[in-house]
Amino acid sequence: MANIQRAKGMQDILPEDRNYWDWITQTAADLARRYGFQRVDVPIIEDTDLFARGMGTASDVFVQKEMYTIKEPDGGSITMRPEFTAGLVRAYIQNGMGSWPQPVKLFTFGPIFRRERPQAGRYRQHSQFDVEILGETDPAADLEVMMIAMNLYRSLGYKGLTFQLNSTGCPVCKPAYIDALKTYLADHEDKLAPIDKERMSKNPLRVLDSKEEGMEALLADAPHIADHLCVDCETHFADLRGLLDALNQSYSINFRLVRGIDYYTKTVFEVWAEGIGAQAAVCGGGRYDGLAEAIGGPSTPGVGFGSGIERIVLGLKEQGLEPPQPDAPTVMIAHFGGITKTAAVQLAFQLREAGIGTRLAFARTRRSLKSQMREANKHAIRKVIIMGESEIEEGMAAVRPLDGGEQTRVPMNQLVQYLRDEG
RNA sequence: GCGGGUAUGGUGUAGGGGUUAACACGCCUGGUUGUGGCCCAGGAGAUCGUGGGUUCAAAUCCCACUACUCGCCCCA
Repeated sequence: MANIQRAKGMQDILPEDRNYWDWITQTAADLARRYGFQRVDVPIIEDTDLFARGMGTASDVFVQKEMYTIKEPDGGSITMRPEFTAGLVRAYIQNGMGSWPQPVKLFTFGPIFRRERPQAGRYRQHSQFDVEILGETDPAADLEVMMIAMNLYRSLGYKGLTFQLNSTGCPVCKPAYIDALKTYLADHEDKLAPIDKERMSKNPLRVLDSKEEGMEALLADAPHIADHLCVDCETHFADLRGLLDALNQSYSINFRLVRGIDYYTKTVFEVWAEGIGAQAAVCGGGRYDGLAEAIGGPSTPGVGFGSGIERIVLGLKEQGLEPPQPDAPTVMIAHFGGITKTAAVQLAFQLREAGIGTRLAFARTRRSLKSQMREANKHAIRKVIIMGESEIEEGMAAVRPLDGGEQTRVPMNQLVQYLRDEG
């Protein structure tokens, strides 16, 4: 048994961590609903085509190396979702949400799968909170999505939060910008690290977030997308900034923030927090007005973000933030086997029926009261109800408080009321 | 795909060639008949990641592999 273990990049969520998850998902769902978003769920598996389409030249790499794809006997190919957006847009199209009142505002949670080398906060299976607004081009929609993200981390108590904001242009203006960038980089090719030379030819925008030494200075003088936006993109970006200003929400324009995939348009943002290993981002999002068409549907604008739960947990721990503790029984029933056990079992279910969280001592044979008391102590029980022969005869329950105070006897028919009063 | 680090009971560690692998926490039992925490006494639990090699003798030295982990690449 020593060598049976989790598959690579998979995590067990144990009770202690699960408390963080409940806290995060509860907070996120409340927040999203307050903004008028509705919960949906989409399948974990979709046809491979859905994820492959629209990724352009990059799709080969993703499909072959980064996704969990299953070939079916009938020749089909299905893939475990590596992200939420494509599936949600597919659901929008397939279920005719285009004829619902627009826009459609959705959120969801669930696992996603990426076949990559695990790192801190990056696992092969990880879970995301995901929010999308479909069918709306108003920059205010971008704003709502962004503010859900920011306010989620704020509500959880995160410190050191910053918005990183950029516009990535659109098919009208992005190509010309990429050309300008390429030209600039080619002029300074001697200063580029090998990795960046490769990026320059494969995916020039990626050079912008290079971590190589000296790039800071070199890129400062590089063409910035902000100076190459078309009128539509420029207006959108300016409007969004104006709305953020109107909310007194600070942000940093980060011209190095990019999306390499074609269907991404206009707004791109991340929220960064202190800590969390090599990656500062707790979420990433943006506008993808080209996606619906790329997967074969009617042109539909969209904006959204996804945030990895594991990474949020990591950040919370690093910042010393702790989740509220879930309710656990504060009453336990001890017994001595035989008829006392029967009575104890009956009482336990009676109390639970009455809404009082109750722990029942398990024992196949007579078990020492000491052992049961020790158990109670380990589970933060405040009152142990001792069901012994004499108590049963007299119709009383012995109530032993563990947090100080005298042991008392309470008539069985008043026990529920007594426990409610005493908390 | 590339690089660094680590691998000893459930957890965290010690031990750096010599017969029963140590300690802490956790777990279980008991400290008189039915009373927890503290304390005390017992107990269970490890073929020292795997395989090979050196040696009279390997947890310890050597080689390989694997796993975990951190980072790079990629990042939807």
